[in-house]
Amino acid sequence: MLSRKTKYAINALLYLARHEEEQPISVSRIAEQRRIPLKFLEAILSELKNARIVNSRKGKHGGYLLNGKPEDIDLARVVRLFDGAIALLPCVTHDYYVPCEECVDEETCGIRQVALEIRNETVARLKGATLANILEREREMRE
Amino acid sequence: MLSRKTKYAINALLYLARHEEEQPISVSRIAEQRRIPLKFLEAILSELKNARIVNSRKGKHGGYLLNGKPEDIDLARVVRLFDGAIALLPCVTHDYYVPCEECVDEETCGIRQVALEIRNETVARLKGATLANILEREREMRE
DNA sequence: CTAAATCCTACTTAAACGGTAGGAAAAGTA
DNA sequence: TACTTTTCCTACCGTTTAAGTAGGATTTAG
Repeated sequence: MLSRKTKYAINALLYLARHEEEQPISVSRIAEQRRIPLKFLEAILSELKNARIVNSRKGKHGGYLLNGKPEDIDLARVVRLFDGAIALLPCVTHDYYVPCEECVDEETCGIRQVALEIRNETVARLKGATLANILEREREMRE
Repeated sequence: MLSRKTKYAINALLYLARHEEEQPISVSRIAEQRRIPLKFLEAILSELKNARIVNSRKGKHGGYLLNGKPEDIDLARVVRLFDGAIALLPCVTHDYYVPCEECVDEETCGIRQVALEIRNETVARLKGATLANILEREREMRE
């Protein structure tokens, strides 16, 4: 399951994408519109900024902006940022190899292969799910 | 990520499947062989029994037995038992529909569709991963 | 009767989740 | 300069979950 934090982050990013021309948009506006606790959303956007997924502008009329086009920001990045690795097992993660501590004989571990296949498919789909792609789907659904 | 509990459960079940003809097998034997804390494994096997994935025999020479053939026990059941729903969002789970609390307009929620596709693929692969299937893969790998 | 096993209830300890509180710093505006 | 609106930063907090542990009751074979 995705954490609330991740879901809030995705919703905030979608809001920015939906109102691209009105950027920068303040945290309080997003918090109100999407019913996200203000202070929590502040922390979330701060993390998104550190990860260079959004930019910010301080002071009056400040707020947040997408760092890049909606078609270049995908859910795999967001999920990894907040929930960590996508894989079911640490030994099949993307970035860096970490063995399963409880694995007795990794050489011939049958569940590793299944986990790897699932990871590959999941990541591919999450990468395909860019902000632009999601908005497109929503537009199609409205008919 | 799968919890340790789930991984221990899978490993215990695979052990039973690998030594089918020696059943029933005691918790202490599995715990030793697979390096799982004894008391913890006791609790795990008890849950597996409640879920009718294994059977047990009490008293001396007692122990646990698979309830069914290795080709009929798949990882989807085990993962669901210990880690709960497989889906990324509560609103696309298998058994019973639960809305995302933070969802503002579910009707046209673009990430729901992605989550649903991922769930379907993941569940299909986990169902394909039966104990027999995993042992078969391991046998192939050993060459 | 005893040893070996499952079964059952309760407890613990640490980390993660989902926030909240309070204010400092920056920037535009009067 | 002063004020307001914003981001930014540090710290804290309550609840739940993960990963076990402890101790003993019950069952069964020999």
